[in-house]
Amino acid sequence: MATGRTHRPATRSRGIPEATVARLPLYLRALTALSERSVPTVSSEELAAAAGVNSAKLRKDFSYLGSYGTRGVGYDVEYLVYQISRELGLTQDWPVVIVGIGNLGAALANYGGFASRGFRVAALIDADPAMAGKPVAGIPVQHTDELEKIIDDNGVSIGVIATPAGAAQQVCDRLVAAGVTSILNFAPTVLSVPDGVDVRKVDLSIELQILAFHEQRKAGEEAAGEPGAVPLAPKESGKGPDGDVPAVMPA
Amino acid sequence: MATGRTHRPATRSRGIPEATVARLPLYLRALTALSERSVPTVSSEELAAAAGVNSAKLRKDFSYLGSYGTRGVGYDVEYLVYQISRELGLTQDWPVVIVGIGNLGAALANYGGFASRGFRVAALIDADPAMAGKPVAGIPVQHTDELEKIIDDNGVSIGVIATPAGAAQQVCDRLVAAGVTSILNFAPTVLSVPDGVDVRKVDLSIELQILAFHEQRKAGEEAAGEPGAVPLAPKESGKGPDGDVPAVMPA
DNA sequence: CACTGTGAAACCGTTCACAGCG
DNA sequence: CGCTGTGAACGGTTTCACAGTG
Repeated sequence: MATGRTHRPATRSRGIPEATVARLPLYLRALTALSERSVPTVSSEELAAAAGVNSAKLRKDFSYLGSYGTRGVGYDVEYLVYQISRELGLTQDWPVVIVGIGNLGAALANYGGFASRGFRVAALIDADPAMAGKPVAGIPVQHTDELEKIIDDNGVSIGVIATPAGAAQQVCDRLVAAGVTSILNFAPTVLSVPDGVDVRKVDLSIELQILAFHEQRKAGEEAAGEPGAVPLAPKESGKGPDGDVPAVMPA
Repeated sequence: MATGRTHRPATRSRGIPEATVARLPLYLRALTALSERSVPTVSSEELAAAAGVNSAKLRKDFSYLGSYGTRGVGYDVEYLVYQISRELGLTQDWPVVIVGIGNLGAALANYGGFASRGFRVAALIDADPAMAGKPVAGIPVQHTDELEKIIDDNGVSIGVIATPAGAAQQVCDRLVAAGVTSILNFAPTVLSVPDGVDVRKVDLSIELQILAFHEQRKAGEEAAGEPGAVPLAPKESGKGPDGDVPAVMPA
Protein backbone atom coordinates (compact mmCIF):
# COMPACT_ATOMS: atom_id res chain seq x y z
CA MET A 1 0.00 0.00 0.00
CA ALA A 2 2.62 2.53 0.96
CA THR A 3 6.06 2.40 -0.56
CA GLY A 4 7.87 1.31 2.57
CA ARG A 5 6.75 -1.93 4.11
CA THR A 6 3.23 -1.54 5.29
CA HIS A 7 2.28 -4.41 7.49
CA ARG A 8 4.71 -7.00 8.58
CA PRO A 9 5.04 -10.23 6.57
CA ALA A 10 2.16 -11.70 8.55
CA THR A 11 4.24 -14.79 9.10
CA ARG A 12 4.77 -14.36 12.82
CA SER A 13 4.92 -17.89 14.10
CA ARG A 14 1.62 -17.88 16.02
CA GLY A 15 0.05 -15.22 13.79
CA ILE A 16 -3.63 -14.83 13.12
CA PRO A 17 -4.18 -14.42 9.35
CA GLU A 18 -4.74 -10.84 8.22
CA ALA A 19 -8.06 -11.73 6.66
CA THR A 20 -9.23 -13.06 10.00
CA VAL A 21 -8.04 -9.99 11.87
CA ALA A 22 -10.02 -7.84 9.46
CA ARG A 23 -13.19 -9.73 10.35
CA LEU A 24 -12.79 -9.76 14.10
CA PRO A 25 -14.24 -6.24 14.47
CA LEU A 26 -17.26 -7.42 12.52
CA TYR A 27 -17.83 -10.32 14.84
CA LEU A 28 -17.25 -8.10 17.82
CA ARG A 29 -19.93 -5.70 16.67
CA ALA A 30 -22.46 -8.47 16.11
CA LEU A 31 -21.62 -9.98 19.48
CA THR A 32 -21.95 -6.67 21.26
CA ALA A 33 -25.43 -6.29 19.83
CA LEU A 34 -26.34 -9.75 21.09
CA SER A 35 -24.82 -8.98 24.44
CA GLU A 36 -26.95 -5.88 24.75
CA ARG A 37 -30.01 -8.01 24.13
CA SER A 38 -28.74 -10.35 26.84
CA VAL A 39 -28.49 -13.31 24.48
CA PRO A 40 -26.34 -15.86 26.35
CA THR A 41 -25.09 -18.05 23.47
CA VAL A 42 -24.97 -18.11 19.67
CA SER A 43 -24.29 -20.78 17.12
CA SER A 44 -21.74 -20.17 14.41
CA GLU A 45 -24.62 -20.13 11.95
CA GLU A 46 -26.52 -17.34 13.72
CA LEU A 47 -23.49 -15.22 14.43
CA ALA A 48 -22.23 -15.63 10.88
CA ALA A 49 -25.56 -14.39 9.53
CA ALA A 50 -25.43 -11.37 11.81
CA ALA A 51 -21.90 -10.55 10.71
CA GLY A 52 -22.58 -11.20 7.03
CA VAL A 53 -20.16 -14.07 6.48
CA ASN A 54 -20.64 -17.80 6.15
CA SER A 55 -20.42 -20.08 9.12
CA ALA A 56 -17.47 -22.14 7.94
CA LYS A 57 -15.36 -19.04 7.65
CA LEU A 58 -16.40 -17.85 11.07
CA ARG A 59 -15.56 -21.16 12.69
CA LYS A 60 -12.19 -21.22 10.97
CA ASP A 61 -11.54 -17.67 12.14
CA PHE A 62 -12.39 -18.53 15.73
CA SER A 63 -10.24 -21.62 15.58
CA TYR A 64 -7.21 -19.35 15.28
CA LEU A 65 -8.09 -17.73 18.58
CA GLY A 66 -8.47 -21.02 20.39
CA SER A 67 -11.32 -23.36 21.23
CA TYR A 68 -13.86 -21.01 22.67
CA GLY A 69 -17.08 -22.78 21.70
CA THR A 70 -19.05 -25.65 23.15
CA ARG A 71 -19.95 -28.46 20.76
CA GLY A 72 -23.63 -29.03 20.44
CA VAL A 73 -24.32 -25.59 21.93
CA GLY A 74 -22.42 -22.69 20.36
CA TYR A 75 -20.41 -19.80 21.73
CA ASP A 76 -20.83 -17.94 24.99
CA VAL A 77 -21.51 -14.35 23.93
CA GLU A 78 -19.88 -12.55 26.86
CA TYR A 79 -16.85 -14.72 26.79
CA LEU A 80 -16.28 -14.23 23.09
CA VAL A 81 -16.74 -10.48 23.38
CA TYR A 82 -13.99 -10.48 25.93
CA GLN A 83 -11.66 -12.75 23.98
CA ILE A 84 -12.00 -10.80 20.75
CA SER A 85 -11.63 -7.47 22.52
CA ARG A 86 -8.48 -8.68 24.12
CA GLU A 87 -7.13 -10.08 20.89
CA LEU A 88 -7.76 -6.77 19.16
CA GLY A 89 -6.17 -4.85 21.97
CA LEU A 90 -9.36 -3.05 22.92
CA THR A 91 -9.17 -3.76 26.61
CA GLN A 92 -6.86 -0.79 26.76
CA ASP A 93 -7.62 2.72 25.59
CA TRP A 94 -5.83 4.03 22.53
CA PRO A 95 -5.30 7.76 22.34
CA VAL A 96 -5.69 8.96 18.76
CA VAL A 97 -4.92 12.28 17.10
CA ILE A 98 -6.75 13.56 14.07
CA VAL A 99 -4.78 15.85 11.79
CA GLY A 100 -6.68 18.03 9.36
CA ILE A 101 -9.93 19.38 10.73
CA GLY A 102 -11.81 20.14 7.57
CA ASN A 103 -15.19 18.66 6.79
CA LEU A 104 -13.92 15.14 7.06
CA GLY A 105 -11.78 15.66 10.13
CA ALA A 106 -14.72 17.25 11.91
CA ALA A 107 -16.93 14.34 10.89
CA LEU A 108 -14.38 11.93 12.30
CA ALA A 109 -14.08 13.89 15.54
CA ASN A 110 -17.83 13.70 15.94
CA TYR A 111 -18.07 10.06 14.97
CA GLY A 112 -19.40 8.16 17.95
CA GLY A 113 -17.84 4.87 16.91
CA PHE A 114 -14.41 6.27 17.69
CA ALA A 115 -14.94 7.08 21.28
CA SER A 116 -17.14 4.10 22.01
CA ARG A 117 -14.78 1.17 21.79
CA GLY A 118 -11.23 1.48 22.90
CA PHE A 119 -10.36 4.76 21.23
CA ARG A 120 -10.11 8.25 22.63
CA VAL A 121 -9.60 11.37 20.57
CA ALA A 122 -6.62 12.86 22.37
CA ALA A 123 -6.29 15.91 20.14
CA LEU A 124 -7.37 17.63 16.97
CA ILE A 125 -4.66 19.29 14.93
CA ASP A 126 -4.93 21.70 12.03
CA ALA A 127 -2.52 23.88 10.10
CA ASP A 128 -4.91 26.82 9.92
CA PRO A 129 -4.09 29.31 12.72
CA ALA A 130 -7.68 30.56 12.51
CA MET A 131 -8.91 27.17 13.70
CA ALA A 132 -6.69 27.10 16.77
CA GLY A 133 -8.69 27.11 19.98
CA LYS A 134 -12.00 26.57 18.24
CA PRO A 135 -13.74 23.56 19.73
CA VAL A 136 -14.84 20.76 17.41
CA ALA A 137 -16.84 17.97 18.99
CA GLY A 138 -16.00 19.57 22.30
CA ILE A 139 -12.25 19.38 21.75
CA PRO A 140 -10.25 22.53 21.05
CA VAL A 141 -8.27 22.41 17.81
CA GLN A 142 -4.53 22.85 18.23
CA HIS A 143 -2.04 24.16 15.75
CA THR A 144 0.30 21.89 13.79
CA ASP A 145 3.26 23.45 15.57
CA GLU A 146 2.22 21.56 18.66
CA LEU A 147 2.11 18.20 16.91
CA GLU A 148 5.26 16.68 18.33
CA LYS A 149 4.50 17.85 21.84
CA ILE A 150 0.95 16.49 21.69
CA ILE A 151 2.08 13.07 20.49
CA ASP A 152 4.68 12.91 23.16
CA ASP A 153 2.59 14.18 26.06
CA ASN A 154 -0.27 11.83 25.32
CA GLY A 155 1.72 8.78 24.31
CA VAL A 156 -0.14 8.66 21.01
CA SER A 157 0.72 5.79 18.71
CA ILE A 158 -2.20 6.01 16.28
CA GLY A 159 -2.72 8.97 13.98
CA VAL A 160 -5.49 9.79 11.56
CA ILE A 161 -4.66 11.92 8.53
CA ALA A 162 -7.57 13.87 7.07
CA THR A 163 -5.61 16.64 5.39
CA PRO A 164 -5.58 17.51 1.70
CA ALA A 165 -3.46 15.19 -0.39
CA GLY A 166 -0.64 17.70 -0.72
CA ALA A 167 0.00 17.89 3.00
CA ALA A 168 -0.39 14.23 3.82
CA GLN A 169 3.15 12.95 3.35
CA GLN A 170 4.61 15.79 5.33
CA VAL A 171 2.17 15.28 8.18
CA CYS A 172 2.86 11.57 8.02
CA ASP A 173 6.60 12.13 8.33
CA ARG A 174 6.14 14.34 11.36
CA LEU A 175 3.77 11.88 13.02
CA VAL A 176 6.21 9.05 12.47
CA ALA A 177 9.18 11.07 13.65
CA ALA A 178 7.23 11.92 16.79
CA GLY A 179 6.60 8.26 17.51
CA VAL A 180 3.32 7.31 15.83
CA THR A 181 3.48 3.78 14.45
CA SER A 182 -0.01 3.31 13.01
CA ILE A 183 -1.68 5.61 10.55
CA LEU A 184 -5.16 5.75 9.13
CA ASN A 185 -4.93 7.76 5.94
CA PHE A 186 -7.94 9.45 4.37
CA ALA A 187 -5.93 11.58 1.98
CA PRO A 188 -5.84 10.29 -1.58
CA THR A 189 -2.09 9.70 -1.68
CA VAL A 190 0.30 6.84 -1.31
CA LEU A 191 2.22 7.41 1.89
CA SER A 192 5.68 6.10 2.31
CA VAL A 193 6.69 5.13 5.79
CA PRO A 194 9.63 3.33 7.33
CA ASP A 195 9.56 -0.31 8.33
CA GLY A 196 7.48 -1.04 11.36
CA VAL A 197 4.86 1.59 10.69
CA ASP A 198 1.42 0.38 9.62
CA VAL A 199 -0.68 2.38 7.22
CA ARG A 200 -4.30 1.74 6.39
CA LYS A 201 -5.95 3.72 3.69
CA VAL A 202 -9.54 4.77 3.24
CA ASP A 203 -10.18 6.21 -0.14
CA LEU A 204 -13.66 7.30 -1.06
CA SER A 205 -13.08 7.82 -4.73
CA ILE A 206 -11.40 4.44 -5.12
CA GLU A 207 -14.41 2.74 -3.61
CA LEU A 208 -16.70 4.54 -6.00
CA GLN A 209 -14.54 3.63 -8.95
CA ILE A 210 -14.71 -0.03 -8.04
CA LEU A 211 -18.48 0.23 -7.88
CA ALA A 212 -18.53 1.98 -11.24
CA PHE A 213 -16.58 -0.89 -12.74
CA HIS A 214 -19.16 -3.42 -11.64
CA GLU A 215 -22.00 -1.12 -12.56
CA GLN A 216 -20.67 -0.83 -16.09
CA ARG A 217 -20.36 -4.58 -16.22
CA LYS A 218 -24.00 -4.99 -15.33
CA ALA A 219 -25.09 -2.48 -17.95
CA GLY A 220 -22.96 -4.08 -20.65
CA GLU A 221 -24.30 -7.47 -19.76
CA GLU A 222 -28.01 -6.89 -19.67
CA ALA A 223 -27.86 -5.59 -23.24
CA ALA A 224 -24.98 -7.78 -24.37
CA GLY A 225 -23.74 -7.06 -27.84
CA GLU A 226 -26.19 -4.27 -28.49
CA PRO A 227 -25.21 -1.11 -30.33
CA GLY A 228 -25.79 2.24 -28.61
CA ALA A 229 -25.45 2.65 -24.82
CA VAL A 230 -22.16 1.71 -23.16
CA PRO A 231 -19.57 1.47 -25.94
CA LEU A 232 -17.72 -1.67 -24.89
CA ALA A 233 -14.73 -0.67 -27.01
CA PRO A 234 -12.68 -3.29 -28.87
CA LYS A 235 -10.90 -5.38 -26.31
CA GLU A 236 -8.40 -7.23 -28.39
CA SER A 237 -8.34 -5.16 -31.54
CA GLY A 238 -6.26 -1.99 -31.39
CA LYS A 239 -2.97 -3.07 -29.93
CA GLY A 240 -0.73 -0.31 -31.24
CA PRO A 241 0.26 1.70 -28.16
CA ASP A 242 0.29 5.04 -29.85
CA GLY A 243 -0.80 6.76 -33.01
CA ASP A 244 -4.53 6.45 -32.43
CA VAL A 245 -4.81 7.62 -28.85
CA PRO A 246 -8.33 8.96 -28.44
CA ALA A 247 -8.30 12.52 -27.17
CA VAL A 248 -10.29 11.76 -24.05
CA MET A 249 -8.80 12.71 -20.66
CA PRO A 250 -11.40 14.70 -18.71
CA ALA A 251 -8.96 17.50 -17.85
CA MET B 1 -19.92 -8.39 3.39
CA ALA B 2 -23.67 -8.06 3.16
CA THR B 3 -25.96 -10.97 3.79
CA GLY B 4 -27.22 -11.29 0.26
CA ARG B 5 -24.66 -11.88 -2.47
CA THR B 6 -22.42 -8.90 -2.61
CA HIS B 7 -20.33 -9.05 -5.70
CA ARG B 8 -20.80 -11.62 -8.38
CA PRO B 9 -18.67 -14.78 -8.31
CA ALA B 10 -15.93 -12.95 -10.22
CA THR B 11 -15.73 -15.85 -12.61
CA ARG B 12 -17.11 -14.10 -15.68
CA SER B 13 -15.29 -15.74 -18.54
CA ARG B 14 -13.15 -12.77 -19.61
CA GLY B 15 -13.23 -11.24 -16.14
CA ILE B 16 -10.54 -9.07 -14.66
CA PRO B 17 -9.68 -10.37 -11.18
CA GLU B 18 -11.23 -8.41 -8.32
CA ALA B 19 -7.84 -7.73 -6.80
CA THR B 20 -6.75 -6.14 -10.04
CA VAL B 21 -9.90 -4.03 -10.34
CA ALA B 22 -9.28 -2.71 -6.85
CA ARG B 23 -5.86 -1.50 -7.92
CA LEU B 24 -6.83 0.11 -11.19
CA PRO B 25 -7.96 3.34 -9.50
CA LEU B 26 -4.57 3.51 -7.82
CA TYR B 27 -2.76 3.24 -11.13
CA LEU B 28 -5.12 5.73 -12.65
CA ARG B 29 -4.34 8.29 -9.99
CA ALA B 30 -0.60 7.85 -10.39
CA LEU B 31 -0.93 8.08 -14.16
CA THR B 32 -3.05 11.21 -13.95
CA ALA B 33 -0.35 12.86 -11.89
CA LEU B 34 2.25 11.92 -14.49
CA SER B 35 -0.01 13.14 -17.25
CA GLU B 36 -0.35 16.50 -15.55
CA ARG B 37 3.41 16.75 -15.49
CA SER B 38 3.39 15.88 -19.19
CA VAL B 39 5.45 12.75 -18.70
CA PRO B 40 5.05 10.78 -21.93
CA THR B 41 5.97 7.24 -20.83
CA VAL B 42 6.62 5.24 -17.65
CA SER B 43 8.23 1.92 -16.94
CA SER B 44 6.38 -0.61 -14.82
CA GLU B 45 9.01 -0.04 -12.16
CA GLU B 46 8.43 3.70 -11.93
CA LEU B 47 4.66 3.51 -12.08
CA ALA B 48 4.60 0.73 -9.52
CA ALA B 49 6.62 2.85 -7.12
CA ALA B 50 4.24 5.77 -7.59
CA ALA B 51 1.24 3.56 -6.94
CA GLY B 52 2.82 1.76 -4.01
CA VAL B 53 2.85 -1.76 -5.43
CA ASN B 54 5.58 -3.93 -6.90
CA SER B 55 6.28 -3.99 -10.58
CA ALA B 56 5.52 -7.67 -11.20
CA LYS B 57 2.05 -7.20 -9.82
CA LEU B 58 1.48 -4.14 -11.92
CA ARG B 59 2.56 -5.89 -15.10
CA LYS B 60 0.34 -8.85 -14.33
CA ASP B 61 -2.55 -6.48 -13.69
CA PHE B 62 -2.03 -4.70 -17.00
CA SER B 63 -1.74 -7.98 -18.82
CA TYR B 64 -5.42 -8.60 -18.02
CA LEU B 65 -6.34 -5.43 -19.84
CA GLY B 66 -4.36 -6.31 -22.93
CA SER B 67 -0.88 -5.59 -24.22
CA TYR B 68 -0.65 -1.86 -23.81
CA GLY B 69 3.08 -1.46 -23.22
CA THR B 70 6.13 -1.28 -25.45
CA ARG B 71 8.98 -3.64 -24.63
CA GLY B 72 12.20 -1.87 -23.94
CA VAL B 73 10.34 1.40 -23.37
CA GLY B 74 7.38 1.23 -21.01
CA TYR B 75 3.80 2.43 -21.12
CA ASP B 76 2.37 5.46 -22.89
CA VAL B 77 0.86 7.53 -20.09
CA GLU B 78 -2.03 9.11 -22.00
CA TYR B 79 -3.00 5.88 -23.62
CA LEU B 80 -3.04 3.99 -20.35
CA VAL B 81 -5.07 6.71 -18.65
CA TYR B 82 -7.65 6.30 -21.35
CA GLN B 83 -7.67 2.51 -21.27
CA ILE B 84 -8.01 2.30 -17.50
CA SER B 85 -10.68 5.00 -17.41
CA ARG B 86 -12.64 3.11 -19.98
CA GLU B 87 -12.22 -0.18 -18.19
CA LEU B 88 -13.45 1.37 -14.97
CA GLY B 89 -16.39 2.97 -16.71
CA LEU B 90 -15.23 6.50 -16.02
CA THR B 91 -15.62 7.77 -19.54
CA GLN B 92 -19.25 8.23 -18.65
CA ASP B 93 -20.62 10.29 -15.79
CA TRP B 94 -22.21 8.49 -12.89
CA PRO B 95 -24.88 10.39 -10.98
CA VAL B 96 -24.65 9.59 -7.28
CA VAL B 97 -26.98 10.35 -4.38
CA ILE B 98 -25.80 10.79 -0.83
CA VAL B 99 -28.30 9.86 1.85
CA GLY B 100 -27.76 11.20 5.36
CA ILE B 101 -26.35 14.69 5.46
CA GLY B 102 -24.79 14.75 8.89
CA ASN B 103 -21.16 15.55 9.46
CA LEU B 104 -19.99 12.74 7.27
CA GLY B 105 -22.53 13.24 4.51
CA ALA B 106 -21.58 16.90 4.31
CA ALA B 107 -17.91 15.98 4.17
CA LEU B 108 -18.64 13.61 1.32
CA ALA B 109 -20.68 16.21 -0.53
CA ASN B 110 -17.76 18.61 -0.28
CA TYR B 111 -15.16 16.03 -1.17
CA GLY B 112 -13.52 17.12 -4.39
CA GLY B 113 -12.49 13.64 -5.43
CA PHE B 114 -16.12 12.78 -6.02
CA ALA B 115 -16.87 15.36 -8.59
CA SER B 116 -13.51 15.23 -10.26
CA ARG B 117 -13.45 11.83 -11.94
CA GLY B 118 -16.59 10.42 -13.41
CA PHE B 119 -18.96 11.09 -10.55
CA ARG B 120 -21.55 13.78 -10.07
CA VAL B 121 -23.48 14.37 -6.88
CA ALA B 122 -27.03 14.36 -8.25
CA ALA B 123 -28.74 14.93 -4.93
CA LEU B 124 -28.37 15.10 -1.18
CA ILE B 125 -31.10 13.46 0.86
CA ASP B 126 -31.85 13.69 4.56
CA ALA B 127 -34.67 12.60 6.82
CA ASP B 128 -34.62 15.79 8.88
CA PRO B 129 -37.29 18.19 7.55
CA ALA B 130 -35.29 21.08 9.02
CA MET B 131 -32.49 20.32 6.58
CA ALA B 132 -34.72 20.43 3.51
CA GLY B 133 -33.77 23.23 1.16
CA LYS B 134 -30.58 24.09 3.02
CA PRO B 135 -27.68 24.02 0.60
CA VAL B 136 -24.67 21.84 1.39
CA ALA B 137 -21.72 22.11 -0.95
CA GLY B 138 -23.95 24.21 -3.15
CA ILE B 139 -26.62 21.53 -3.48
CA PRO B 140 -29.96 21.89 -1.71
CA VAL B 141 -30.79 19.02 0.61
CA GLN B 142 -34.00 17.20 -0.23
CA HIS B 143 -36.27 15.25 2.05
CA THR B 144 -36.29 11.47 2.17
CA ASP B 145 -39.85 11.48 0.87
CA GLU B 146 -38.47 12.47 -2.50
CA LEU B 147 -35.99 9.60 -2.63
CA GLU B 148 -37.73 7.43 -5.18
CA LYS B 149 -38.51 10.34 -7.45
CA ILE B 150 -34.93 11.61 -7.32
CA ILE B 151 -33.45 8.22 -8.18
CA ASP B 152 -35.85 7.83 -11.03
CA ASP B 153 -35.58 11.33 -12.47
CA ASN B 154 -31.79 11.27 -12.47
CA GLY B 155 -31.26 7.67 -13.48
CA VAL B 156 -29.14 7.11 -10.38
CA SER B 157 -27.61 3.68 -10.00
CA ILE B 158 -25.05 4.41 -7.28
CA GLY B 159 -26.06 5.43 -3.77
CA VAL B 160 -23.99 6.46 -0.78
CA ILE B 161 -25.37 5.77 2.68
CA ALA B 162 -24.09 8.05 5.42
CA THR B 163 -26.98 7.74 7.84
CA PRO B 164 -26.85 6.45 11.40
CA ALA B 165 -26.66 2.68 11.65
CA GLY B 166 -30.29 2.34 12.63
CA ALA B 167 -31.61 3.90 9.43
CA ALA B 168 -29.19 2.28 7.00
CA GLN B 169 -31.02 -0.93 6.14
CA GLN B 170 -34.28 0.90 5.57
CA VAL B 171 -32.61 3.49 3.34
CA CYS B 172 -30.82 0.69 1.52
CA ASP B 173 -34.08 -1.12 0.85
CA ARG B 174 -35.65 2.02 -0.56
CA LEU B 175 -32.65 2.77 -2.74
CA VAL B 176 -32.66 -0.74 -4.12
CA ALA B 177 -36.39 -0.74 -4.69
CA ALA B 178 -36.02 2.52 -6.58
CA GLY B 179 -33.41 1.02 -8.88
CA VAL B 180 -30.00 1.61 -7.28
CA THR B 181 -27.69 -1.34 -7.88
CA SER B 182 -24.45 -0.20 -6.24
CA ILE B 183 -24.15 1.05 -2.69
CA LEU B 184 -21.28 2.56 -0.78
CA ASN B 185 -22.11 2.12 2.90
CA PHE B 186 -20.58 4.24 5.64
CA ALA B 187 -22.99 3.15 8.32
CA PRO B 188 -21.59 0.55 10.71
CA THR B 189 -24.09 -2.16 9.81
CA VAL B 190 -24.23 -5.22 7.65
CA LEU B 191 -26.63 -4.47 4.83
CA SER B 192 -28.57 -7.21 3.18
CA VAL B 193 -29.36 -6.72 -0.45
CA PRO B 194 -30.79 -8.89 -3.20
CA ASP B 195 -28.67 -10.60 -5.81
CA GLY B 196 -27.18 -8.30 -8.38
CA VAL B 197 -26.68 -5.38 -6.02
CA ASP B 198 -23.11 -4.54 -5.06
CA VAL B 199 -22.29 -3.19 -1.64
CA ARG B 200 -18.98 -1.79 -0.55
CA LYS B 201 -18.43 -0.86 3.01
CA VAL B 202 -16.25 1.78 4.60
CA ASP B 203 -16.03 1.45 8.31
CA LEU B 204 -13.89 3.82 10.29
CA SER B 205 -13.96 2.00 13.56
CA ILE B 206 -13.09 -1.31 11.93
CA GLU B 207 -10.01 0.24 10.36
CA LEU B 208 -8.91 1.59 13.71
CA GLN B 209 -9.46 -1.76 15.37
CA ILE B 210 -7.26 -3.45 12.81
CA LEU B 211 -4.54 -0.90 13.51
CA ALA B 212 -4.95 -1.44 17.23
CA PHE B 213 -4.39 -5.15 16.73
CA HIS B 214 -1.07 -4.57 15.01
CA GLU B 215 -0.13 -1.87 17.46
CA GLN B 216 -0.69 -4.23 20.36
CA ARG B 217 1.43 -6.79 18.59
CA LYS B 218 4.30 -4.39 18.29
CA ALA B 219 4.08 -3.44 21.95
CA GLY B 220 3.97 -7.06 23.09
CA GLU B 221 6.91 -7.89 20.90
CA GLU B 222 9.37 -5.18 21.77
CA ALA B 223 9.14 -6.19 25.41
CA ALA B 224 8.46 -9.88 24.87
CA GLY B 225 7.69 -11.76 28.02
CA GLU B 226 8.04 -8.80 30.31
CA PRO B 227 5.75 -8.19 33.26
CA GLY B 228 3.93 -4.85 33.52
CA ALA B 229 2.68 -2.95 30.45
CA VAL B 230 0.42 -4.71 27.93
CA PRO B 231 -0.94 -7.77 29.67
CA LEU B 232 -0.57 -10.35 26.91
CA ALA B 233 -3.09 -12.63 28.59
CA PRO B 234 -2.56 -16.39 28.52
CA LYS B 235 -3.02 -17.53 24.95
CA GLU B 236 -3.26 -21.25 25.32
CA SER B 237 -3.88 -21.62 29.01
CA GLY B 238 -7.51 -21.08 29.97
CA LYS B 239 -9.42 -23.09 27.44
CA GLY B 240 -12.54 -23.75 29.50
CA PRO B 241 -15.25 -21.71 27.73
CA ASP B 242 -17.01 -20.60 30.86
CA GLY B 243 -16.57 -20.48 34.57
CA ASP B 244 -13.79 -17.93 34.72
CA VAL B 245 -15.12 -15.27 32.38
CA PRO B 246 -13.42 -12.02 33.38
CA ALA B 247 -15.95 -9.31 34.10
CA VAL B 248 -14.68 -6.94 31.47
CA MET B 249 -17.10 -5.74 28.80
CA PRO B 250 -16.77 -1.95 28.45
CA ALA B 251 -20.51 -1.29 28.67
C1' DC C 1 19.65 -4.14 -24.40
C1' DA C 2 15.95 -2.83 -21.45
C1' DC C 3 11.68 -3.68 -20.50
C1' DT C 4 7.18 -6.05 -21.13
C1' DG C 5 4.29 -10.09 -20.95
C1' DT C 6 3.52 -14.49 -18.97
C1' DG C 7 3.89 -19.44 -17.69
C1' DA C 8 4.93 -21.82 -13.44
C1' DA C 9 5.59 -21.98 -8.49
C1' DA C 10 4.50 -20.48 -3.99
C1' DC C 11 1.33 -18.53 -1.01
C1' DC C 12 -2.90 -17.33 1.20
C1' DG C 13 -7.75 -17.53 1.91
C1' DT C 14 -12.15 -19.92 1.39
C1' DT C 15 -15.02 -23.81 1.17
C1' DC C 16 -16.03 -28.61 1.90
C1' DA C 17 -17.04 -32.36 4.53
C1' DC C 18 -16.76 -34.91 8.43
C1' DA C 19 -14.54 -36.59 12.76
C1' DG C 20 -15.06 -35.62 17.53
C1' DC C 21 -17.22 -34.06 21.49
C1' DG C 22 -20.55 -32.09 24.91
C1' DC D 1 -27.99 -35.50 18.20
C1' DG D 2 -26.26 -30.85 17.10
C1' DC D 3 -22.71 -28.10 16.65
C1' DT D 4 -17.78 -27.07 16.88
C1' DG D 5 -13.15 -27.64 15.22
C1' DT D 6 -10.20 -28.88 11.51
C1' DG D 7 -7.69 -31.53 7.84
C1' DA D 8 -7.92 -31.59 2.97
C1' DA D 9 -9.34 -29.78 -1.51
C1' DC D 10 -9.91 -25.77 -4.07
C1' DG D 11 -9.55 -21.22 -6.19
C1' DG D 12 -7.65 -16.84 -6.28
C1' DT D 13 -3.48 -13.79 -5.73
C1' DT D 14 1.29 -12.79 -5.55
C1' DT D 15 5.84 -13.64 -6.69
C1' DC D 16 9.45 -15.51 -9.48
C1' DA D 17 12.11 -15.89 -13.34
C1' DC D 18 12.78 -15.65 -17.98
C1' DA D 19 11.44 -15.95 -22.89
C1' DG D 20 10.17 -12.68 -26.28
C1' DT D 21 10.32 -8.36 -28.53
C1' DG D 22 10.56 -3.43 -30.02
